[in-house]
Amino acid sequence: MRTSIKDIARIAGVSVSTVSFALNNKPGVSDATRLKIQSVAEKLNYKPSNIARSLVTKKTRSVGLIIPDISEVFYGTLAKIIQDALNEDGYRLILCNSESNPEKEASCLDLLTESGADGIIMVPCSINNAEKILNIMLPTVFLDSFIEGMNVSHVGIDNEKAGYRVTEILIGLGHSRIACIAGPAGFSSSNARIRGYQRALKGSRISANDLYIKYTDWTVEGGFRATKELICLKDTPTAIFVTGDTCAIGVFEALFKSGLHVPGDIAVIGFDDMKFSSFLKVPLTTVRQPMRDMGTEAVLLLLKQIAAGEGAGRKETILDTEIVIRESCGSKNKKNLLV
Amino acid sequence: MRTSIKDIARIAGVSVSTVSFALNNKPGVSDATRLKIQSVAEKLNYKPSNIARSLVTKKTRSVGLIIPDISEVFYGTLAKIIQDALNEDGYRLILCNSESNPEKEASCLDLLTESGADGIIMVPCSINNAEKILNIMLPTVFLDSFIEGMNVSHVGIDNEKAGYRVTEILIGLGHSRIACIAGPAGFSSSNARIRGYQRALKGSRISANDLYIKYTDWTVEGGFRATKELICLKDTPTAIFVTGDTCAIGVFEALFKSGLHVPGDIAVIGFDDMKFSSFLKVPLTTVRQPMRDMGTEAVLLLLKQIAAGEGAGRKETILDTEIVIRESCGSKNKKNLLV
DNA sequence: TTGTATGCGTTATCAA
DNA sequence: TTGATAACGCATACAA
Repeated sequence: MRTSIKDIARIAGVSVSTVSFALNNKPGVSDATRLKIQSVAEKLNYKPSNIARSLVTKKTRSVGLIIPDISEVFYGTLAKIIQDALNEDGYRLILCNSESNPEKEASCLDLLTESGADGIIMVPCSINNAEKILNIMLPTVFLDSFIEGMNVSHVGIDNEKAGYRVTEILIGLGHSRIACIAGPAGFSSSNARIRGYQRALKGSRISANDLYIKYTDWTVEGGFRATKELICLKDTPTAIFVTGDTCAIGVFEALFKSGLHVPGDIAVIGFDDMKFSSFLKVPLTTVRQPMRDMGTEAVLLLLKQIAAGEGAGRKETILDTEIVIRESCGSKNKKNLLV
Repeated sequence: MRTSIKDIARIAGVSVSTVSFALNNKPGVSDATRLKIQSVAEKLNYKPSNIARSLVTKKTRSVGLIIPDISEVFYGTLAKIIQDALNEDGYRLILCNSESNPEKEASCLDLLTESGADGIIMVPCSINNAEKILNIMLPTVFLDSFIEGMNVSHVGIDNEKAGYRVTEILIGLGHSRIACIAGPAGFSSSNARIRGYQRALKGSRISANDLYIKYTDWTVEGGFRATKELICLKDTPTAIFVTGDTCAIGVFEALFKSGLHVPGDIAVIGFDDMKFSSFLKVPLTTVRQPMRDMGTEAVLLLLKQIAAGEGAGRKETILDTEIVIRESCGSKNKKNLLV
């Protein structure tokens, strides 16, 4: 049996409500009894039950985080930042992996509502669960990706613009056969990057080639497979825009295995700027996302919504990115570009 | 107001206990009423409250995971594996980062007990909280590292042997000035690797040099700093054993910045075999840990303990590792070695 | 300043 | 096969 406030009340010779008041530092308890109660609680090694507390307060001080895959560095880093911000305010983190699968995403949503999460931060992997998200009536913030048209707060970057700028750089370096390896089709962030890529091509009157766009799962293996296919094309691309640095590792692997050199034979630009990106065999040019700001802002927004109850309006935060020029794109211009 | 079994009972015209029985698929309810209750529940979009359920059952079906830092690939990968295994059995994951800080580790422990976790899987970062771990009386499994002498289950690898074999390889390649970049001093896994390293030196009658052992925080930055210091030594080492691949990235950076070549000037062997390890500028020779087995075994052990209550005995599982030979150690022998 | 009583949503015991 | 009712540990409105 764990010790409860009842035990403390009995031993301290007071009522349970007094114990409750004293332990929660509420006014209306004499210093003498408060001290006594505290010492008894200490002695009994009392730990309040959040379960019981939540049942009456309707608040669990926990928030759910739904991401595709915690083992991917990008999401892991985001999770750590969110975790830290949350803990600072005394909130717990319940972790869920959607695996970029709408049905699993739905399960995550169910799990979180049943657990009584006070709010949800999620990277939506599809638009399938829009209705469910509305139905569960929980404060929610979309991170990185979002679902268009929904009245839900959202923090991210201008993916379209970033995709546009990356492609412009490649075009500026003389490339016209530019491929794009994107993430799963359900992510708005990935789709926006593709749109930017297409707009840049159009702007330079380069005819788009559908075969140059590959959808993967943002993993090393995915990048490897997509690149293998690109290499087999009749008009092999001379440049690849990969929308994730982890994925770019696989791109490199496929390229090197085929005896192709980067950037000599094929230029590569990634996305995210992970810790390893500058240490790959060829240092990777990439788009740096302000991950810390993204995470903390998402938490800020969510906690505000939780505090405000129904009354909190939707808010959208779009943060700036920066293109980090390294060797993989073949540019001699080492100056980074703000997007 | 969320809908409760009371609402269902009222609308279906039955008692709450019948609703509870029906919804939990317990025997003793006629098919007719069960169906009726289920349809009402469906219509009201009923989701059970795990909070209330937990208050009476004393089980939350959630387990806490305490790791140093979820943004480190090694722990992120472990977390994902654990999460999957847990979800398969209907358990939730509450994530905690200790940041290799004993005090934060203590906070994590407190947080988890207050949240009512049914059990804990943890990578202990120190021996400071041994007593606390005992006191909270929760089923616990140590993963990767453990605290010696404690009656707590543990799954990991033979770190001492791995450190020994790595050092032996380096010695076999002709090195005698071998440095070791270890993790924080609180991790038993890291310390065992150092012991193995020292034993191998001793076995070959190479005098140990204390200056050759560096403790870091297992990050890129940590590896960078440690290597910088090693390079400045009078007798610069000709080989470095880094006890983590992420850390090895920083080692490479420091080496390259100083104009040193790997493995020509300095041989490097890492630990973990992360996804990026074969894609670094110089493919990294490293010790592969059976991470999937480690994670699933930890979950298996924990759930068994949770099911068994007090009666479950301590169990220790030591899994096999493999040394993956790549270019960074300068060996022409590409055959991997089972440790 | 302190105590009594009630309820949160569920399970479980016992009676009908 | 079903229904009252107590209990879980806590917070809180109200009474003393």
